[in-house]
Amino acid sequence: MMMVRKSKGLGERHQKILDFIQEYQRKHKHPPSIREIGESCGISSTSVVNYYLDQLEKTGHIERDRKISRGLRVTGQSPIGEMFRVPVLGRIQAGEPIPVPASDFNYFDAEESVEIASSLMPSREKGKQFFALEVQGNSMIDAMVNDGDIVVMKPTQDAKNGDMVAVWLPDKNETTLKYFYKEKDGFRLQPANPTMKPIMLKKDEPVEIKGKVVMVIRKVEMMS
Amino acid sequence: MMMVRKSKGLGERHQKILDFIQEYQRKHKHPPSIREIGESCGISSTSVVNYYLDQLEKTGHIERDRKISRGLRVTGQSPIGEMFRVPVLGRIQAGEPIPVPASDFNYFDAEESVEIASSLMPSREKGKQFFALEVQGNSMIDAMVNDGDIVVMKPTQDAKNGDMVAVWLPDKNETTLKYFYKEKDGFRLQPANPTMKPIMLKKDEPVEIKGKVVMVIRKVEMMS
DNA sequence: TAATAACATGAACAATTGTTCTGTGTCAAG
DNA sequence: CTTGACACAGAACAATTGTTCATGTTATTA
Repeated sequence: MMMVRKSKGLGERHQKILDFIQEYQRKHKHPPSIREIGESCGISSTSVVNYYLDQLEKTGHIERDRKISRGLRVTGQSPIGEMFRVPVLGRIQAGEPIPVPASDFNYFDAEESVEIASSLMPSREKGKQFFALEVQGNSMIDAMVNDGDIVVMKPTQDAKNGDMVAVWLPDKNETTLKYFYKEKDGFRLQPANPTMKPIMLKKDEPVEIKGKVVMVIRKVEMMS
Repeated sequence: MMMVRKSKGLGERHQKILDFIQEYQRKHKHPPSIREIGESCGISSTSVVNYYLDQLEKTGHIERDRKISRGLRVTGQSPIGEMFRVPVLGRIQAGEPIPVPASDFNYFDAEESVEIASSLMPSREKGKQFFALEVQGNSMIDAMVNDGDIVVMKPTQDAKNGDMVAVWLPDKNETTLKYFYKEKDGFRLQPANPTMKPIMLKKDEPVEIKGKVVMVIRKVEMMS
């Protein structure tokens, strides 16, 4: 029997082995053994599998812990980081107060939750400190936030200049998302949409900051 | 030597073993062996580790693939779903064509990538079929997409009514994100922002659909 | 107090699994 | 044609690793 030799890149067998390792890991939650790889890829000899594994390691496609049973993993593909669960506490809409987590808050209060990749989060903080709200209606449109969007927030009472915050305006009886700036005579609440004008507030006008916006996620439903 | 016996729940050793397995798995990407567990938890005998492992399995804290080296995993901890990597192919901005994946596309073309939780994706399709673009400038503001946002797209040439698509308008020499609708005499490109007016196109006017928008992610930087 | 179950140890054993060595056939370059 | 790199097979070997057993200790309970 003879095999076609590829001059460059991964051969058919390299790819097959690579795919199998990933699939096996995904399914069994632990890496396959050399013999299992051989069996599934039609390789009768463990030495041949080891032969290919060596090449895949040299080319950087996998990593190996020699001498350790099933001590191999695919690199590049699975440096997939961690993710954490952020509870969706409720909806946010103009004219209604924002639901915020209580001190004795636990995850079971949440109607549902969204999973966020840690790599997307700007800070290293734990997921427990965040919560999310689903935006209802178009009232947040000046914050470039649409109906159905998920806003992930970090609960806090005070904000620094430039933070996007969720605020409750008791005077106007209104909830809104704005960029926060401290001015000499009060506060400026700047919409994210540059075509819209800011809200200026005097020092004595009441504002309740509920949290800083950390991320906005918009899922676009596809009808296909 | 004597040990304090807990009447209910996990004993100190159970917890220690459980923690170690998780930590080891996270660090090495593969489960530990019985002897490694024993060593780290101050247990000299493999049978004792096996003893505790049996209990942890009975109480549902771990799963075991007997007879398979390092065939154990903690349950409950990883009900967190999967995620996949979407390559960020480039930037999208008005006045420039959209970079789209070629047929021989591979991940290394991407400058970087973002990780998305599968649970956030509307379809079950594989991650390979998606790509992402970073929005530059405020030209997409009428699609409720801001400077710096990440748009995740599915490459396609045709769109159905209601899809949000990335289109290239050769006439105007412009790239834009709009909702797509087919009308009797041509196409209507509807901005997501309801305060803005749609673009009407005759049948003979050229449009190039580059892909459907699946998700928009906005990372808000926090200065704290 | 005796019995019993839970807790603990160490060693021997057997299965799993990675490593290595010898050998075969193909293909391309000298 | 010879040489050598490459792809592959098979088998023997050694290390890793899970299982079992025989035995001892501690706490609870009858």
